[in-house]
Amino acid sequence: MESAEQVQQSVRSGRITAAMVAARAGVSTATVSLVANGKTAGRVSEDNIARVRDAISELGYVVDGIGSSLAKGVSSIVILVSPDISNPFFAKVIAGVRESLGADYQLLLSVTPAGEFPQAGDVRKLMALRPAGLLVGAPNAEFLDDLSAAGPVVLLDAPGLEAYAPSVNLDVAHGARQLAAHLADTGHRRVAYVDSVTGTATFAIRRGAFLDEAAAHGIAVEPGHIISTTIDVGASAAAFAAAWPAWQQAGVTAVVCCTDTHAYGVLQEARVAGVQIPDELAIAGFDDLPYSATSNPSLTSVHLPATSLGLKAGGQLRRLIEGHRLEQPQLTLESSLVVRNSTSA
Amino acid sequence: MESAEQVQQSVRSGRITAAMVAARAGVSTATVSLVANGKTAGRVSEDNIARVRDAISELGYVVDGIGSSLAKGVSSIVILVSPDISNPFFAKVIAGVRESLGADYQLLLSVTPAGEFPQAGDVRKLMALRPAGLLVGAPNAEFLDDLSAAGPVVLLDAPGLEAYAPSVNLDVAHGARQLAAHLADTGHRRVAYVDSVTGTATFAIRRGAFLDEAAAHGIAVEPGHIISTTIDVGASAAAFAAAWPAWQQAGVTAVVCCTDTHAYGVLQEARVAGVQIPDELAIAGFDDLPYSATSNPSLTSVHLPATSLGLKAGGQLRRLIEGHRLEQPQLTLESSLVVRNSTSA
DNA sequence: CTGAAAGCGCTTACAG
DNA sequence: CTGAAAGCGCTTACAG
Repeated sequence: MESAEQVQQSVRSGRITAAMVAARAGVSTATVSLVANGKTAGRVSEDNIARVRDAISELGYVVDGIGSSLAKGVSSIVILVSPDISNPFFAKVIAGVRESLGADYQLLLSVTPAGEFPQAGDVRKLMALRPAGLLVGAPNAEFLDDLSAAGPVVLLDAPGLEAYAPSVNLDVAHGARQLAAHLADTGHRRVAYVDSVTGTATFAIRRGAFLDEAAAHGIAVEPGHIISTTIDVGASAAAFAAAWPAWQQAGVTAVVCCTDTHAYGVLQEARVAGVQIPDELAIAGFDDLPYSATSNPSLTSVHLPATSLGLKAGGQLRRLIEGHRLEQPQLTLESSLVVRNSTSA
Repeated sequence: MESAEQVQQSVRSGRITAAMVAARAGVSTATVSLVANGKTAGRVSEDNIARVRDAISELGYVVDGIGSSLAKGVSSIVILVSPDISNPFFAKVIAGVRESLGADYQLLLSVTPAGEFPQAGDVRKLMALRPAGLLVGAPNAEFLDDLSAAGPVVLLDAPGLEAYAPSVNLDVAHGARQLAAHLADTGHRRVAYVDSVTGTATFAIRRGAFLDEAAAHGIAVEPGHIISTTIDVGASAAAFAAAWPAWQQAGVTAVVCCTDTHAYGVLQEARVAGVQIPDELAIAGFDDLPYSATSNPSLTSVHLPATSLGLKAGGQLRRLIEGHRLEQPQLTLESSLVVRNSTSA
């Protein structure tokens, strides 16, 4: 039982506390806690369970997250950190994460300016929330070195970084190679590449796999024909506009972009410049965003399973948080090329 | 000073606590708290301030968010609730919110299945995190009635709901009227409308303003020519495919969609069906997403200032959280029509 | 099966 | 200007 004054005080604050539930049910707060957390097995009588349940629903009691977190040493918050969180690709990833995490965990997104990772100080502030777990999207080694997070971590789309933590990867190399082969088949011999400034592993692999396979097919991608911009339609459009005259002169007939968002910018600017697509210039991207089917022309893209990525990563993290071992700490999801009109009329 | 055992225990957990800082600086935890929170004015000697600062940086101390929140009664988390959070429109809103909130507050997104508001139970769980404030996007009255949140709240894009809380609105009606006038000018007399299933106020206003102005211009929008889907390219495409034969027979020559995302679906399906755009069918949307300039054909849309919406809303909330009064509790941002090829060849 | 008590890490009157 | 102490709301050994 709690003291009458204590209960009275909580009443005034408007917040329903465990003490109020305890007073109403005629038990201790310890019992309330046990019932509210479903830890009654062999520890609380049926009678008291019913009593407490009734009091909880009558009062509309919800366990206070802050008090609970402090006592447990960890909160129910899962933090998702990614340099690319406002890309529409991530909307689906987030939906997948949310679904697999269920109602017991809250999703906190670390939002940074496009393409940037949070600074060390930001991360520490996030850690001060004592997250139940951490999801890190498309990281680079440097960021992971700085991270030093205690507790469960799962990486998303982090090829080559499996040593740091369990991860769910996308086989972007496969799609990249398909794309190189497709361009070779359609007669391209000089190709430009628009990369991201992020410098994360997934982009390095996309580029590396594409360049390797391109070379194997006799396609030339000169160093001067590789540029980088943030993941932003406008930035990409501007960069392409600046580069195109030289590329055109050098005989470039195709541009591969590391994301569809980049590709939309190139598409936009190429159309403004009156470039014929795909006859004069073929364009392709990665991600296969929902808009790539309706762009003008529709965009050839390496399809990546975003929802599935979120679902799997959330599921793995949840297992980790709940103390299970992962049967498969490394998962890889398939990618594949979707050919549309921007490379093949 | 803290007891040696206490400090020793914290050392073992790996977490740097105020007690450890206090021990190192030779002061009490109260002084550490004052310094860490910048509340030293007239309360801590210069000498001790320097001592504590040194200890903080030497140890890498970060105030524990959970402990701090419990003591203060409120956390540094700002929750953003919106039925439409994975729409690319919201990516910019989120970026704006993040920027105006600054580094002192963490943004927690309540992610629900497309177009749905969180259930009452979900909201209560979020409230148990004791948020510093709440941002509610595109709400309906029912949700706000249920909400009963204590503490600062700012509504985004909530026309007609100004009575509930300070809000930042978009003058969607203005753009909607411009769109109706534009369609009338280009000769359309029978128009269909694709609405959202969400039933939120902003969509009701978009539709209402459009229908009113359309009627004033002699445009007929029959009740049977108004359909609703979730904010999803595929759902919208399917709904349009089902509706189009009847619309075509009835002489419909234009479709207005309540979001660009809906419009992309209509565009996609219309092209598959071989419908000539805009000659046979004009299509327009709301939001002016970045992809609307590159779609095929490019999409006429009512431009809404997403980044600015987030910036203003975050700014208002921050002022509220910090105890200031709002000089202008109601803000309205402009919208305007951007005409592109989907309505005008 | 049950409750009193300690403790999670911090902040804030309070007394000095 | 400073520190001891109470308190935020909960959970968890512990003793019974």
